[in-house]
Amino acid sequence: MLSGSAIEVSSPQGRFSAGAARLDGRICRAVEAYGKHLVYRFEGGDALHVHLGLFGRIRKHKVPAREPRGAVRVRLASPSHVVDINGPTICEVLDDAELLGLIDRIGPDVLRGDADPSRAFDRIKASRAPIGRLIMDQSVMAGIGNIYRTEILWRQRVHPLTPGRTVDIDTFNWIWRDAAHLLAIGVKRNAIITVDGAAPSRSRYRERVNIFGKDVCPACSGEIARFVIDNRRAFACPRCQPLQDVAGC
DNA sequence: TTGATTGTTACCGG
DNA sequence: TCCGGTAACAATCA
Repeated sequence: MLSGSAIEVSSPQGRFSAGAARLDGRICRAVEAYGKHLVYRFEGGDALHVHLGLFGRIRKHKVPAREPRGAVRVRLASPSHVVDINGPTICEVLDDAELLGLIDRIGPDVLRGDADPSRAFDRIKASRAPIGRLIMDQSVMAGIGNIYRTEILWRQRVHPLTPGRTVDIDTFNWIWRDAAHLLAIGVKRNAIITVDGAAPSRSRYRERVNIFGKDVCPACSGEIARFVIDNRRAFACPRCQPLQDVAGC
């Protein structure tokens, strides 16, 4: 719905506004996602690159639009609606060369049909870093966040601390396929749902998950182990996801 | 009012 | 080079 929108700058003091002014009044021709990065392509070149981070929000309003609330960095305006982008981690204008650089450093996106999973597997196979770190590294493969990391590895019975180099191709393929499956559900339902057959919760903040934030494994009733990877909470069931002895690898 | 948090990046040191 | 740790930033809710 944003395609064909003109853009206007709405918060002149905002720290991103100087760059966004370059797009003022121009027509947005396409919106694309590369992993968690949003790219709004504009007529005549240039793109608005947005990453919402932990807290960013995109809100749509009918015209006449209200005054921007909070840290609105950019407002996209069409004749019938406006879209405010609040609190993004990244909000910048890229020229065509910079956009190519961005796309190049983002790993294959599990939701994109043109993604090449072998690029991700090559990185994983070459690394001693834990698989829980690697699948959330957006330069290795793009799209997985902290909750999906925990949930996908639990579903595939892979311990998050398993070194990447010890993950075989079959296991990787199952991880990739499950990620694509779960993220597609997330897009469709607009909620993180990793329990097969679960419905979106009425409450926005209660995800339908198996072990993330939980104490007991739904499969074996064992206690869920809690630890930290990359300063982010991580969870695993020691019984369902045994950490293989990899000494000598 | 405070703290935690679905994320990324830059920087530093081993 | 690779890896692990820290800090800064931001909005929202319990």
